[in-house]
Amino acid sequence: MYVENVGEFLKAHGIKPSYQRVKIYEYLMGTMEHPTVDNIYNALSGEIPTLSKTTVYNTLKTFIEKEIAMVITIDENETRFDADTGLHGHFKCLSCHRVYDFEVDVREEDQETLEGFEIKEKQMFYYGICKNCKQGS
Amino acid sequence: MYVENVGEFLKAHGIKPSYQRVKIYEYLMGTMEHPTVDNIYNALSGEIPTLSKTTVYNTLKTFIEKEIAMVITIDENETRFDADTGLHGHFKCLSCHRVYDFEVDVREEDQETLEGFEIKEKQMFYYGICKNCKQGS
DNA sequence: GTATCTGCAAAACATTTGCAATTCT
DNA sequence: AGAATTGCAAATGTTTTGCAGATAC
Repeated sequence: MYVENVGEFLKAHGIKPSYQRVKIYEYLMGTMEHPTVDNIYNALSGEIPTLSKTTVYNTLKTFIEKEIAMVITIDENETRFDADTGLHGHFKCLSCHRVYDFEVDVREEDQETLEGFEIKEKQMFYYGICKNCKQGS
Repeated sequence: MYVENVGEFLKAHGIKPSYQRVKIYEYLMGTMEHPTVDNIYNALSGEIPTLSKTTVYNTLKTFIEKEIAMVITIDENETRFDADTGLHGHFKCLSCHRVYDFEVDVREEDQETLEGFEIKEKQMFYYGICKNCKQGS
């Protein structure tokens, strides 16, 4: 999903479009890197010299509450974020540590064990070696 | 998988079966709770009064290197562990916070996007409300 | 007796909180 | 001016590291 006017988009989701919030959302939407708080802070602190990490934390928390971003816990030591909240999987390369998106077949299958459970969200994490790293070696 | 003799099992995987390691593995294997380091420490420090969290951390790290346990990053704030390293999914109840296992159909499907990628591990995390909590409400 | 393992204390990191200053309308 | 937002500094919580003492073979 491509959002042309981030300010309007935030408003439409009940978030006041402050300068910082707009910039953070634009960055999150425009990158494929599933950045950490630190990544976002470093990427934007040149452009917004007064930016603080607290604001990045606050802003991401707001985005998640309003469901325009999601947390990706693919690694124990780093919390990553994604502006794409639709169903898709994530692949983490154990060599270059990049995180790739992949399509997921939405077939409802397998979980007999979950009879009577209400599923609200699904996350799919794969780990391995990516195409680039395999060719390089 | 049920292990009768944990000492032998650890040896077979290249781990010296110290008292602490045996107890920690027995606990991990015997619980369905996918415990955190804190859970394990609290559960065993009665029985092993001198136990330290450092030892729990060290031991789990060893188990993971030797692939007799795995990390479950289903929640950002707590690293959980599981002695079952086979393919299965985890469901986290957003109400009672319990983590349930579920069977996964091993059908190889969907990931055209991952052509040329080598997949070494898969994790599947579902979030929602469990049967118990639905009935209770 | 030498290697390894354990566990304390301190260090390192990530995240949260309290609060004062700033910004927006 | 009033309400919300930002950002600093301190607090919290978790995991790692350094090292000395204990344990095992």
